[in-house]
Amino acid sequence: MEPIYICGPTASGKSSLAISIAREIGGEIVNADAFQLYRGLEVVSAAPSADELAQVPHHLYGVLEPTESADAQLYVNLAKPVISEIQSRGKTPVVTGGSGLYLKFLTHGAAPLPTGDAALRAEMDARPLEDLVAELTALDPVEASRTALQNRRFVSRALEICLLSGKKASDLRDGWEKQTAEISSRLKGIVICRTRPDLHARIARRTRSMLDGGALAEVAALAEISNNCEKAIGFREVRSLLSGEIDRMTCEELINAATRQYAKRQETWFRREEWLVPKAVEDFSPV
RNA sequence: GGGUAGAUGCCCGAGUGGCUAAAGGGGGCAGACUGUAAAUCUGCUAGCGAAAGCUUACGUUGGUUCGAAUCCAUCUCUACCCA
Repeated sequence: MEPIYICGPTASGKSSLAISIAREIGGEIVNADAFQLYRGLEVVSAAPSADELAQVPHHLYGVLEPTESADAQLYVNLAKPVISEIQSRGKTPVVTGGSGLYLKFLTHGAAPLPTGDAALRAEMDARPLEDLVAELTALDPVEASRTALQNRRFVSRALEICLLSGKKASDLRDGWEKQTAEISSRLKGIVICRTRPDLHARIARRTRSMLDGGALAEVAALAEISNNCEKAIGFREVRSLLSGEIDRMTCEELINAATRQYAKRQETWFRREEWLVPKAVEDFSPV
């Protein structure tokens, strides 16, 4: 059974759709959400509820400690065996999530690049951007010319590849994209589409229930553990709420705005995945 | 009732005679993105227009001026202070 991919922006109703599909076809759900991989982040990351988890087998939820760092390749390493295992039992993996890059790695593979190095990154973070740009330009002018040089992340990753591999990032990254069309033609998946007003209303509702439903306690518990989860939408905002910097209403508004912006980026990403079949939400029963 | 400060684009906010369709930020919209991705970055954001440009805009109404968001008067509203 080839996997089915259920994508869509945050709060679009992926989880419940995935559950109903999985029940229908005897499938099992595989997480494709970068933050739902983490244990202890269930509320903030809007992971499936205990009730939902009980309805159909779920995989790769809460499998990482908050202190562990992850990346797209690590995700693939986790997901591949799980998917094969499900298939070996004659079931269909229903891969569900909104992390576009992670999904892309899973479906289309990765270029042969070195894994990021925390120490090197810390070192680069301390240097001015112009510095990094200059070094990248010196080591690999081709890569520099096709990198958004205002984007510190992109510049330091390109430089990191050069430094860790001793080769040119441009050479290593070349050749990867050539077979995507062929791969895409074999993939089966949908992207959930909702109107903006609808999606925004759902986001607002979810933020409220998140804050009412244990987000404060969750963040309070995590605050001392690690910085790795700081990037999760809601984490920083709730922490500010806990410390009294902002009030509940402001917190809610900040989370809503950040979530809306994230959802917009997801829509942009999935729009480019031509193999995903857009499905207007009316095609499915609501949550 | 008296006094003071203020009213700027979707929101906050700068601007005290022409260089102002109006800084900056937020929000919104669009985009980029193969190992930090719920991250990071880019562009646009009064209306019409391909553009030149035209029109409408800085609480109200009127005035001064070649020219006003900027000066004067009036009124309305808001905040604070004194009664």
